Amino acid sequence: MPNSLQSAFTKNLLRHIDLTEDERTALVRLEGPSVACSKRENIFAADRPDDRIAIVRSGWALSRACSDGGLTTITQIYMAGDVIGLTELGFATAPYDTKMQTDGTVSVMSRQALHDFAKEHPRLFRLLLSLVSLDTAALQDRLHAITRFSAEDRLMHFLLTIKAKSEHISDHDSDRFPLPLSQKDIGDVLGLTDIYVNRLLQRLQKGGQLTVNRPHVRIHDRAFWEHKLNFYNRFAEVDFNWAH
Amino acid sequence: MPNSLQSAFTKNLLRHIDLTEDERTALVRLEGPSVACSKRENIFAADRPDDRIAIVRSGWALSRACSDGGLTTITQIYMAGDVIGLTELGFATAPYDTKMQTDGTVSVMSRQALHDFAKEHPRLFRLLLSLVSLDTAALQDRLHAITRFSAEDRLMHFLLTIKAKSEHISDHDSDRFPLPLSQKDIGDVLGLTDIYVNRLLQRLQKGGQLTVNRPHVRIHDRAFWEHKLNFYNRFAEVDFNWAH
DNA sequence: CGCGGGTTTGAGCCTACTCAACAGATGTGG
DNA sequence: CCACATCTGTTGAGTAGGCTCAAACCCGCG
Repeated sequence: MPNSLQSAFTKNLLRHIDLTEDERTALVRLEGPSVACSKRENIFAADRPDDRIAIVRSGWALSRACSDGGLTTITQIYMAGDVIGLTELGFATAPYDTKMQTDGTVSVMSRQALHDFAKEHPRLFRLLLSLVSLDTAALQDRLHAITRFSAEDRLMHFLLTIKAKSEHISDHDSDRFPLPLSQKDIGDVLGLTDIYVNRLLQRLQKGGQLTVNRPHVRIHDRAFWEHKLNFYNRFAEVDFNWAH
Repeated sequence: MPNSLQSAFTKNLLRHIDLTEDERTALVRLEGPSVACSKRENIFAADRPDDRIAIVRSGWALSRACSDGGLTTITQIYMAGDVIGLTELGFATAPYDTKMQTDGTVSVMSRQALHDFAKEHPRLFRLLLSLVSLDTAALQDRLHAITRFSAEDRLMHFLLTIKAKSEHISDHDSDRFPLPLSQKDIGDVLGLTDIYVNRLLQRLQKGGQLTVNRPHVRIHDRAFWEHKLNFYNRFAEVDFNWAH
Protein backbone atom coordinates (compact mmCIF):
# COMPACT_ATOMS: atom_id res chain seq x y z
CA MET A 1 0.00 0.00 0.00
CA PRO A 2 1.45 3.40 -0.90
CA ASN A 3 2.54 5.31 2.15
CA SER A 4 0.40 8.30 1.36
CA LEU A 5 -2.75 6.22 1.61
CA GLN A 6 -2.08 4.95 5.11
CA SER A 7 -4.12 6.45 7.86
CA ALA A 8 -2.48 8.56 10.55
CA PHE A 9 -3.33 5.78 12.97
CA THR A 10 -1.46 3.14 11.00
CA LYS A 11 1.50 5.46 10.54
CA ASN A 12 1.46 6.01 14.27
CA LEU A 13 1.85 2.31 14.97
CA LEU A 14 4.41 1.85 12.20
CA ARG A 15 6.61 4.33 13.98
CA HIS A 16 7.12 1.72 16.69
CA ILE A 17 6.89 -1.69 15.10
CA ASP A 18 6.77 -3.34 11.70
CA LEU A 19 3.39 -4.57 10.60
CA THR A 20 2.61 -7.71 8.66
CA GLU A 21 0.33 -7.47 5.67
CA ASP A 22 -2.30 -9.20 7.77
CA GLU A 23 -2.03 -6.65 10.54
CA ARG A 24 -2.29 -3.78 8.10
CA THR A 25 -5.53 -5.01 6.68
CA ALA A 26 -6.86 -5.62 10.19
CA LEU A 27 -6.12 -2.01 11.03
CA VAL A 28 -7.88 -0.82 7.92
CA ARG A 29 -10.87 -2.97 8.83
CA LEU A 30 -10.87 -1.70 12.39
CA GLU A 31 -10.88 1.93 11.37
CA GLY A 32 -13.54 1.40 8.76
CA PRO A 33 -14.94 4.36 6.84
CA SER A 34 -14.29 7.87 8.08
CA VAL A 35 -16.68 10.76 8.25
CA ALA A 36 -15.95 14.46 7.90
CA CYS A 37 -16.52 16.46 11.07
CA SER A 38 -16.52 20.19 11.12
CA LYS A 39 -15.21 22.46 13.83
CA ARG A 40 -17.16 22.33 17.09
CA GLU A 41 -19.00 19.18 16.05
CA ASN A 42 -19.69 16.75 18.86
CA ILE A 43 -18.03 13.34 18.87
CA PHE A 44 -18.98 12.05 22.32
CA ALA A 45 -21.44 13.68 24.69
CA ALA A 46 -21.26 13.32 28.46
CA ASP A 47 -25.02 12.98 28.78
CA ARG A 48 -25.90 10.15 26.45
CA PRO A 49 -24.79 6.50 26.72
CA ASP A 50 -22.39 5.65 23.95
CA ASP A 51 -20.61 2.36 23.64
CA ARG A 52 -18.08 3.36 21.01
CA ILE A 53 -14.59 4.57 20.38
CA ALA A 54 -13.22 6.84 17.68
CA ILE A 55 -9.98 7.31 15.80
CA VAL A 56 -8.99 10.74 14.61
CA ARG A 57 -7.84 10.71 11.00
CA SER A 58 -7.20 14.39 10.58
CA GLY A 59 -7.72 17.52 12.63
CA TRP A 60 -7.77 18.05 16.38
CA ALA A 61 -10.40 17.09 18.93
CA LEU A 62 -10.71 18.22 22.56
CA SER A 63 -12.39 16.83 25.65
CA ARG A 64 -13.78 19.33 28.13
CA ALA A 65 -14.86 19.02 31.75
CA CYS A 66 -17.49 21.60 32.61
CA SER A 67 -19.08 22.53 35.88
CA ASP A 68 -21.73 25.15 36.40
CA GLY A 69 -20.65 28.72 36.39
CA GLY A 70 -18.89 28.37 33.05
CA LEU A 71 -15.83 26.78 34.59
CA THR A 72 -14.33 24.53 31.97
CA THR A 73 -11.11 22.58 31.69
CA ILE A 74 -9.76 20.98 28.57
CA THR A 75 -8.79 17.54 29.77
CA GLN A 76 -7.50 15.91 26.61
CA ILE A 77 -6.17 16.94 23.25
CA TYR A 78 -6.45 14.45 20.41
CA MET A 79 -4.54 14.73 17.18
CA ALA A 80 -4.48 12.72 13.96
CA GLY A 81 -3.87 9.04 14.75
CA ASP A 82 -5.12 9.25 18.33
CA VAL A 83 -7.78 6.94 19.66
CA ILE A 84 -10.60 8.50 21.66
CA GLY A 85 -12.29 6.37 24.27
CA LEU A 86 -9.60 3.93 25.36
CA THR A 87 -9.41 5.60 28.75
CA GLU A 88 -13.17 5.48 29.15
CA LEU A 89 -13.84 1.78 28.72
CA GLY A 90 -15.44 1.41 32.13
CA PHE A 91 -18.17 3.97 31.47
CA ALA A 92 -21.51 3.51 29.81
CA THR A 93 -21.54 7.24 29.13
CA ALA A 94 -18.41 9.18 28.31
CA PRO A 95 -17.24 11.14 31.34
CA TYR A 96 -16.54 14.24 29.23
CA ASP A 97 -17.74 15.97 26.13
CA THR A 98 -15.45 15.55 23.16
CA LYS A 99 -15.70 17.88 20.18
CA MET A 100 -13.74 18.67 17.08
CA GLN A 101 -11.52 21.70 17.56
CA THR A 102 -10.75 22.01 13.86
CA ASP A 103 -12.38 20.61 10.76
CA GLY A 104 -11.28 17.04 10.27
CA THR A 105 -12.25 13.43 9.74
CA VAL A 106 -12.96 10.71 12.24
CA SER A 107 -13.68 6.98 12.22
CA VAL A 108 -16.13 5.70 14.78
CA MET A 109 -16.44 2.05 15.82
CA SER A 110 -17.94 -0.07 18.58
CA ARG A 111 -16.05 -1.32 21.60
CA GLN A 112 -17.01 -4.74 20.34
CA ALA A 113 -14.90 -4.13 17.24
CA LEU A 114 -11.97 -3.19 19.45
CA HIS A 115 -12.57 -6.28 21.53
CA ASP A 116 -12.49 -8.49 18.43
CA PHE A 117 -9.40 -6.71 17.20
CA ALA A 118 -7.66 -7.32 20.53
CA LYS A 119 -8.45 -11.00 20.28
CA GLU A 120 -7.07 -11.31 16.75
CA HIS A 121 -4.06 -9.09 17.22
CA PRO A 122 -2.97 -9.09 20.84
CA ARG A 123 0.41 -7.66 19.95
CA LEU A 124 -1.10 -4.59 18.34
CA PHE A 125 -3.54 -4.19 21.18
CA ARG A 126 -0.69 -4.17 23.65
CA LEU A 127 1.08 -1.54 21.58
CA LEU A 128 -2.11 0.48 21.73
CA LEU A 129 -2.16 0.21 25.50
CA SER A 130 1.45 1.34 25.60
CA LEU A 131 0.62 4.38 23.52
CA VAL A 132 -2.32 5.22 25.75
CA SER A 133 0.04 5.16 28.71
CA LEU A 134 2.10 7.91 27.10
CA ASP A 135 -0.90 10.18 27.10
CA THR A 136 -1.68 9.28 30.68
CA ALA A 137 1.87 10.14 31.71
CA ALA A 138 1.61 13.42 29.81
CA LEU A 139 -1.64 14.08 31.65
CA GLN A 140 0.08 13.57 34.96
CA ASP A 141 2.94 15.81 33.90
CA ARG A 142 0.39 18.47 33.12
CA LEU A 143 -1.24 17.92 36.48
CA HIS A 144 2.12 18.51 38.10
CA ALA A 145 2.76 21.61 36.04
CA ILE A 146 -0.65 23.10 36.80
CA THR A 147 -0.35 22.17 40.44
CA ARG A 148 3.07 23.61 41.08
CA PHE A 149 4.35 25.83 38.26
CA SER A 150 3.98 29.56 37.78
CA ALA A 151 1.66 30.68 35.02
CA GLU A 152 4.52 31.37 32.62
CA ASP A 153 6.13 28.00 33.26
CA ARG A 154 2.79 26.28 32.81
CA LEU A 155 2.34 27.95 29.44
CA MET A 156 5.79 26.99 28.26
CA HIS A 157 5.34 23.45 29.53
CA PHE A 158 2.12 23.23 27.57
CA LEU A 159 3.74 24.51 24.38
CA LEU A 160 6.56 22.00 24.77
CA THR A 161 4.03 19.21 25.21
CA ILE A 162 2.10 20.18 22.10
CA LYS A 163 5.34 20.42 20.17
CA ALA A 164 6.45 17.01 21.42
CA LYS A 165 3.14 15.38 20.67
CA SER A 166 2.68 16.92 17.26
CA GLU A 167 6.11 15.84 16.13
CA HIS A 168 5.48 12.37 17.51
CA ILE A 169 2.46 12.22 15.24
CA SER A 170 4.03 13.64 12.12
CA ASP A 171 7.71 14.25 12.23
CA HIS A 172 8.57 17.70 11.06
CA ASP A 173 11.78 18.96 12.50
CA SER A 174 11.11 22.65 12.34
CA ASP A 175 10.52 24.46 15.60
CA ARG A 176 7.25 25.64 14.16
CA PHE A 177 4.09 23.75 15.08
CA PRO A 178 0.33 24.17 14.84
CA LEU A 179 -1.74 25.45 17.74
CA PRO A 180 -5.37 25.82 16.70
CA LEU A 181 -6.54 27.07 20.10
CA SER A 182 -7.83 30.46 21.12
CA GLN A 183 -6.27 32.18 24.10
CA LYS A 184 -9.40 31.28 26.02
CA ASP A 185 -8.84 27.62 25.11
CA ILE A 186 -5.22 27.78 26.23
CA GLY A 187 -6.48 29.22 29.49
CA ASP A 188 -8.87 26.29 29.80
CA VAL A 189 -5.95 23.91 29.45
CA LEU A 190 -3.77 25.71 31.97
CA GLY A 191 -6.23 27.06 34.48
CA LEU A 192 -5.62 30.71 33.56
CA THR A 193 -7.83 33.48 32.28
CA ASP A 194 -7.72 34.38 28.60
CA ILE A 195 -6.55 37.86 29.56
CA TYR A 196 -3.57 36.56 31.46
CA VAL A 197 -2.68 34.12 28.70
CA ASN A 198 -2.66 37.08 26.37
CA ARG A 199 -0.24 38.97 28.59
CA LEU A 200 2.03 35.96 28.97
CA LEU A 201 2.15 35.34 25.24
CA GLN A 202 3.02 38.96 24.64
CA ARG A 203 5.69 38.94 27.27
CA LEU A 204 7.31 35.84 25.78
CA GLN A 205 7.19 37.33 22.31
CA LYS A 206 8.67 40.64 23.42
CA GLY A 207 11.36 38.70 25.24
CA GLY A 208 12.24 37.03 21.95
CA GLN A 209 11.45 33.55 23.19
CA LEU A 210 8.42 32.84 21.08
CA THR A 211 6.85 33.72 17.76
CA VAL A 212 3.11 33.44 17.31
CA ASN A 213 1.84 33.32 13.77
CA ARG A 214 -1.65 32.01 14.11
CA PRO A 215 -2.39 29.25 14.04
CA HIS A 216 1.31 28.42 14.28
CA VAL A 217 3.86 28.93 17.00
CA ARG A 218 7.64 28.79 17.11
CA ILE A 219 9.69 28.20 20.23
CA HIS A 220 13.08 29.82 19.81
CA ASP A 221 15.17 27.95 22.33
CA ARG A 222 13.46 24.69 22.98
CA ALA A 223 16.40 23.01 24.68
CA PHE A 224 16.71 25.87 27.14
CA TRP A 225 13.06 25.62 28.13
CA GLU A 226 13.12 21.86 28.37
CA HIS A 227 16.06 22.12 30.71
CA LYS A 228 14.57 24.91 32.78
CA LEU A 229 11.29 23.06 33.27
CA ASN A 230 12.78 19.60 33.67
CA PHE A 231 10.65 18.63 30.74
CA TYR A 232 10.35 14.97 29.78
CA ASN A 233 9.26 14.23 26.26
CA ARG A 234 7.06 11.27 27.11
CA PHE A 235 6.34 10.60 23.47
CA ALA A 236 9.98 9.96 22.70
CA GLU A 237 10.36 7.27 25.33
CA VAL A 238 8.16 4.44 24.11
CA ASP A 239 9.38 1.06 25.16
CA PHE A 240 7.71 -1.93 23.70
CA ASN A 241 9.73 -4.85 24.92
CA TRP A 242 7.08 -6.25 27.23
CA ALA A 243 4.86 -7.14 24.32
CA HIS A 244 7.17 -9.49 22.49
CA MET B 1 -12.12 -20.41 49.35
CA PRO B 2 -13.23 -18.59 52.47
CA ASN B 3 -13.98 -14.96 51.82
CA SER B 4 -11.56 -13.73 54.43
CA LEU B 5 -8.65 -15.29 52.60
CA GLN B 6 -9.29 -13.59 49.32
CA SER B 7 -6.98 -10.79 48.39
CA ALA B 8 -8.26 -7.24 48.15
CA PHE B 9 -7.59 -7.47 44.45
CA THR B 10 -9.84 -10.50 43.98
CA LYS B 11 -12.55 -8.92 46.08
CA ASN B 12 -12.28 -5.86 43.93
CA LEU B 13 -13.02 -7.82 40.78
CA LEU B 14 -15.73 -9.87 42.49
CA ARG B 15 -17.57 -6.65 43.15
CA HIS B 16 -18.23 -6.41 39.40
CA ILE B 17 -18.45 -9.91 38.04
CA ASP B 18 -18.67 -13.50 39.17
CA LEU B 19 -15.51 -15.50 38.89
CA THR B 20 -15.15 -19.12 37.90
CA GLU B 21 -13.00 -21.37 40.03
CA ASP B 22 -10.49 -21.33 37.22
CA GLU B 23 -10.36 -17.55 37.18
CA ARG B 24 -9.90 -17.40 40.93
CA THR B 25 -6.88 -19.62 40.87
CA ALA B 26 -5.47 -17.63 37.95
CA LEU B 27 -5.78 -14.47 40.03
CA VAL B 28 -4.02 -16.10 42.94
CA ARG B 29 -1.27 -17.24 40.61
CA LEU B 30 -0.96 -13.79 39.06
CA GLU B 31 -0.60 -12.06 42.40
CA GLY B 32 1.88 -14.59 43.70
CA PRO B 33 3.47 -14.12 47.10
CA SER B 34 3.27 -10.77 48.80
CA VAL B 35 5.96 -8.92 50.66
CA ALA B 36 5.62 -6.58 53.61
CA CYS B 37 6.56 -3.00 52.85
CA SER B 38 6.96 -0.39 55.51
CA LYS B 39 6.04 3.26 55.35
CA ARG B 40 8.12 5.30 52.91
CA GLU B 41 9.55 2.20 51.27
CA ASN B 42 10.12 2.50 47.54
CA ILE B 43 8.10 0.36 45.16
CA PHE B 44 9.07 1.87 41.80
CA ALA B 45 11.79 4.44 41.23
CA ALA B 46 11.76 6.93 38.38
CA ASP B 47 15.47 6.53 37.72
CA ARG B 48 15.95 2.81 37.24
CA PRO B 49 14.45 0.63 34.49
CA ASP B 50 11.85 -1.70 35.91
CA ASP B 51 9.71 -3.97 33.83
CA ARG B 52 7.17 -4.93 36.47
CA ILE B 53 3.80 -4.14 37.93
CA ALA B 54 2.55 -4.42 41.49
CA ILE B 55 -0.71 -5.10 43.28
CA VAL B 56 -1.36 -3.51 46.64
CA ARG B 57 -2.69 -6.03 49.16
CA SER B 58 -2.95 -3.73 52.14
CA GLY B 59 -1.98 -0.17 52.96
CA TRP B 60 -1.69 2.88 50.76
CA ALA B 61 0.93 3.79 48.18
CA LEU B 62 1.53 7.15 46.49
CA SER B 63 3.19 8.27 43.27
CA ARG B 64 4.95 11.61 43.29
CA ALA B 65 6.16 13.89 40.53
CA CYS B 66 9.09 15.99 41.67
CA SER B 67 10.94 18.81 40.02
CA ASP B 68 13.87 20.70 41.41
CA GLY B 69 13.19 23.24 44.08
CA GLY B 70 11.26 20.76 46.18
CA LEU B 71 8.11 21.14 44.13
CA THR B 72 6.26 17.88 44.36
CA THR B 73 2.85 16.69 43.31
CA ILE B 74 1.17 13.49 44.37
CA THR B 75 -0.11 12.12 41.09
CA GLN B 76 -1.71 8.86 42.16
CA ILE B 77 -3.07 7.28 45.29
CA TYR B 78 -3.20 3.49 45.43
CA MET B 79 -5.23 1.56 47.96
CA ALA B 80 -5.65 -2.14 48.71
CA GLY B 81 -6.63 -4.01 45.54
CA ASP B 82 -5.19 -1.41 43.17
CA VAL B 83 -2.75 -2.31 40.45
CA ILE B 84 0.32 -0.12 40.07
CA GLY B 85 1.90 0.14 36.66
CA LEU B 86 -0.97 -0.45 34.27
CA THR B 87 -0.81 3.16 33.15
CA GLU B 88 2.92 2.96 32.60
CA LEU B 89 3.15 0.05 30.21
CA GLY B 90 4.87 2.10 27.51
CA PHE B 91 7.81 3.07 29.69
CA ALA B 92 11.01 1.17 30.34
CA THR B 93 11.40 3.23 33.50
CA ALA B 94 8.47 4.32 35.63
CA PRO B 95 7.68 7.98 34.99
CA TYR B 96 7.21 8.64 38.72
CA ASP B 97 8.44 7.44 42.07
CA THR B 98 5.98 5.25 43.93
CA LYS B 99 6.33 4.65 47.66
CA MET B 100 4.32 3.18 50.47
CA GLN B 101 2.46 5.83 52.42
CA THR B 102 1.58 3.44 55.24
CA ASP B 103 2.91 0.07 56.26
CA GLY B 104 1.39 -2.61 54.07
CA THR B 105 1.93 -5.56 51.77
CA VAL B 106 2.46 -5.67 48.04
CA SER B 107 2.77 -8.31 45.34
CA VAL B 108 5.18 -7.60 42.52
CA MET B 109 5.14 -9.38 39.17
CA SER B 110 6.53 -9.00 35.68
CA ARG B 111 4.66 -7.47 32.77
CA GLN B 112 5.18 -10.79 31.13
CA ALA B 113 3.00 -12.41 33.80
CA LEU B 114 0.30 -9.84 33.09
CA HIS B 115 0.66 -10.52 29.40
CA ASP B 116 0.19 -14.26 29.93
CA PHE B 117 -2.73 -13.60 32.20
CA ALA B 118 -4.38 -11.42 29.56
CA LYS B 119 -4.00 -14.21 27.02
CA GLU B 120 -5.56 -16.81 29.29
CA HIS B 121 -8.30 -14.63 30.73
CA PRO B 122 -9.20 -11.90 28.27
CA ARG B 123 -12.46 -11.18 30.07
CA LEU B 124 -10.70 -10.42 33.34
CA PHE B 125 -8.10 -8.37 31.55
CA ARG B 126 -10.81 -6.25 29.99
CA LEU B 127 -12.37 -5.75 33.41
CA LEU B 128 -8.98 -4.63 34.61
CA LEU B 129 -8.77 -2.09 31.82
CA SER B 130 -12.23 -0.85 32.74
CA LEU B 131 -11.18 -0.37 36.33
CA VAL B 132 -8.06 1.50 35.25
CA SER B 133 -10.27 3.85 33.29
CA LEU B 134 -12.10 4.80 36.49
CA ASP B 135 -8.87 6.02 37.99
CA THR B 136 -8.03 7.90 34.83
CA ALA B 137 -11.41 9.63 34.92
CA ALA B 138 -10.88 10.47 38.58
CA LEU B 139 -7.50 11.87 37.63
CA GLN B 140 -9.12 14.12 35.07
CA ASP B 141 -11.76 15.20 37.55
CA ARG B 142 -8.97 16.17 39.89
CA LEU B 143 -7.25 18.03 37.11
CA HIS B 144 -10.44 19.98 36.56
CA ALA B 145 -10.84 20.68 40.27
CA ILE B 146 -7.25 21.88 40.65
CA THR B 147 -7.48 23.89 37.48
CA ARG B 148 -10.68 25.73 38.24
CA PHE B 149 -11.85 25.34 41.85
CA SER B 150 -11.10 27.51 44.85
CA ALA B 151 -8.80 26.02 47.48
CA GLU B 152 -11.69 25.07 49.75
CA ASP B 153 -13.62 23.40 46.96
CA ARG B 154 -10.51 21.54 45.87
CA LEU B 155 -10.05 20.20 49.36
CA MET B 156 -13.63 19.06 49.66
CA HIS B 157 -13.49 17.51 46.20
CA PHE B 158 -10.42 15.59 47.24
CA LEU B 159 -12.06 14.33 50.43
CA LEU B 160 -15.10 13.21 48.49
CA THR B 161 -12.88 11.35 46.06
CA ILE B 162 -11.00 9.54 48.81
CA LYS B 163 -14.27 8.66 50.47
CA ALA B 164 -15.70 7.36 47.20
CA LYS B 165 -12.62 5.35 46.37
CA SER B 166 -12.17 3.88 49.81
CA GLU B 167 -15.74 2.69 49.97
CA HIS B 168 -15.42 1.26 46.49
CA ILE B 169 -12.56 -0.82 47.81
CA SER B 170 -14.11 -1.94 51.07
CA ASP B 171 -17.71 -1.02 51.57
CA HIS B 172 -18.25 0.58 54.93
CA ASP B 173 -21.22 2.84 54.99
CA SER B 174 -20.17 5.19 57.73
CA ASP B 175 -19.21 8.70 56.77
CA ARG B 176 -15.89 8.11 58.45
CA PHE B 177 -12.93 7.13 56.32
CA PRO B 178 -9.16 6.85 56.62
CA LEU B 179 -6.83 9.59 55.45
CA PRO B 180 -3.24 8.69 56.28
CA LEU B 181 -1.77 11.87 54.79
CA SER B 182 -0.08 14.78 56.46
CA GLN B 183 -1.31 18.28 55.70
CA LYS B 184 1.80 18.72 53.59
CA ASP B 185 0.81 15.63 51.61
CA ILE B 186 -2.70 16.94 51.10
CA GLY B 187 -1.16 20.15 49.83
CA ASP B 188 0.92 18.10 47.39
CA VAL B 189 -2.26 16.54 46.05
CA LEU B 190 -4.10 19.82 45.72
CA GLY B 191 -1.39 22.31 44.85
CA LEU B 192 -1.63 24.20 48.14
CA THR B 193 0.81 24.90 50.94
CA ASP B 194 0.59 22.88 54.12
CA ILE B 195 -0.14 26.09 56.01
CA TYR B 196 -3.13 26.90 53.88
CA VAL B 197 -4.43 23.34 54.08
CA ASN B 198 -4.24 23.68 57.84
CA ARG B 199 -6.34 26.85 57.77
CA LEU B 200 -8.90 25.31 55.44
CA LEU B 201 -9.27 22.20 57.60
CA GLN B 202 -9.77 24.33 60.66
CA ARG B 203 -12.30 26.51 58.93
CA LEU B 204 -14.31 23.50 57.82
CA GLN B 205 -14.19 22.00 61.29
CA LYS B 206 -15.24 25.22 62.96
CA GLY B 207 -18.03 25.51 60.42
CA GLY B 208 -19.23 22.08 61.53
CA GLN B 209 -18.78 20.51 58.12
CA LEU B 210 -15.95 18.15 58.93
CA THR B 211 -14.45 16.20 61.81
CA VAL B 212 -10.80 15.27 61.73
CA ASN B 213 -9.73 12.48 64.03
CA ARG B 214 -6.39 11.43 62.67
CA PRO B 215 -5.97 9.42 60.74
CA HIS B 216 -9.70 9.44 60.11
CA VAL B 217 -12.05 12.03 58.72
CA ARG B 218 -15.81 12.43 58.73
CA ILE B 219 -17.75 14.51 56.24
CA HIS B 220 -20.96 15.67 57.85
CA ASP B 221 -23.12 16.44 54.87
CA ARG B 222 -21.75 14.50 51.99
CA ALA B 223 -24.76 14.91 49.72
CA PHE B 224 -24.64 18.67 50.09
CA TRP B 225 -20.99 18.82 49.09
CA GLU B 226 -21.46 16.43 46.20
CA HIS B 227 -24.23 18.62 44.90
CA LYS B 228 -22.34 21.86 45.43
CA LEU B 229 -19.27 20.59 43.60
CA ASN B 230 -21.10 18.68 40.91
CA PHE B 231 -19.24 15.66 42.11
CA TYR B 232 -19.37 12.45 40.14
CA ASN B 233 -18.56 9.27 41.96
CA ARG B 234 -16.65 7.63 39.14
CA PHE B 235 -16.17 4.45 41.12
CA ALA B 236 -19.90 3.85 41.35
CA GLU B 237 -20.44 3.98 37.62
CA VAL B 238 -18.60 0.93 36.32
CA ASP B 239 -20.13 -0.50 33.20
CA PHE B 240 -18.86 -3.77 31.96
CA ASN B 241 -21.14 -4.67 29.12
CA TRP B 242 -18.54 -4.23 26.42
CA ALA B 243 -16.58 -7.19 27.68
CA HIS B 244 -19.24 -9.86 27.36
C1' DC C 1 15.41 14.95 77.79
C1' DG C 2 16.45 16.50 73.19
C1' DC C 3 15.10 15.81 68.58
C1' DG C 4 12.34 15.68 64.35
C1' DG C 5 8.05 15.54 62.08
C1' DG C 6 3.88 17.54 61.96
C1' DT C 7 0.64 21.36 63.25
C1' DT C 8 -0.69 26.10 64.48
C1' DT C 9 -0.65 31.17 64.43
C1' DG C 10 0.48 35.93 62.73
C1' DA C 11 1.83 39.60 59.39
C1' DG C 12 2.79 41.16 54.94
C1' DC C 13 3.04 40.47 50.04
C1' DC C 14 2.55 39.11 45.10
C1' DT C 15 0.56 36.52 41.36
C1' DA C 16 -3.07 36.02 38.81
C1' DC C 17 -7.96 37.49 38.86
C1' DT C 18 -11.95 40.82 37.99
C1' DC C 19 -14.25 44.29 35.67
C1' DA C 20 -14.60 47.37 31.92
C1' DA C 21 -13.90 49.01 27.47
C1' DC C 22 -12.28 48.85 22.79
C1' DA C 23 -10.30 47.00 18.41
C1' DG C 24 -10.07 43.45 14.96
C1' DA C 25 -11.49 39.41 12.95
C1' DT C 26 -14.94 36.23 11.49
C1' DG C 27 -19.16 34.90 10.05
C1' DT C 28 -24.04 35.26 8.68
C1' DG C 29 -28.27 36.78 6.67
C1' DG C 30 -30.56 39.91 3.79
C1' DC D 1 -21.80 42.80 -0.93
C1' DC D 2 -22.86 45.19 2.96
C1' DA D 3 -24.62 45.44 7.93
C1' DC D 4 -24.81 43.48 12.07
C1' DA D 5 -23.67 40.06 15.62
C1' DT D 6 -20.32 37.30 17.68
C1' DC D 7 -16.03 35.69 18.77
C1' DT D 8 -11.16 36.77 19.69
C1' DG D 9 -7.55 39.65 21.08
C1' DT D 10 -5.68 43.94 23.59
C1' DT D 11 -5.09 47.36 27.26
C1' DG D 12 -5.74 49.57 31.92
C1' DA D 13 -6.79 49.83 36.89
C1' DG D 14 -7.90 47.82 41.07
C1' DT D 15 -8.37 43.55 44.00
C1' DA D 16 -7.90 39.24 46.65
C1' DG D 17 -6.83 34.46 47.39
C1' DG D 18 -3.32 31.89 48.58
C1' DC D 19 1.72 32.48 49.21
C1' DT D 20 6.10 33.48 52.10
C1' DC D 21 8.63 33.92 56.12
C1' DA D 22 9.11 33.33 60.95
C1' DA D 23 8.26 31.38 65.24
C1' DA D 24 5.98 28.59 68.61
C1' DC D 25 3.82 24.33 69.92
C1' DC D 26 2.70 19.48 70.30
C1' DC D 27 3.73 14.75 70.48
C1' DG D 28 5.94 10.40 69.92
C1' DC D 29 10.45 8.40 70.09
C1' DG D 30 15.29 7.32 70.87
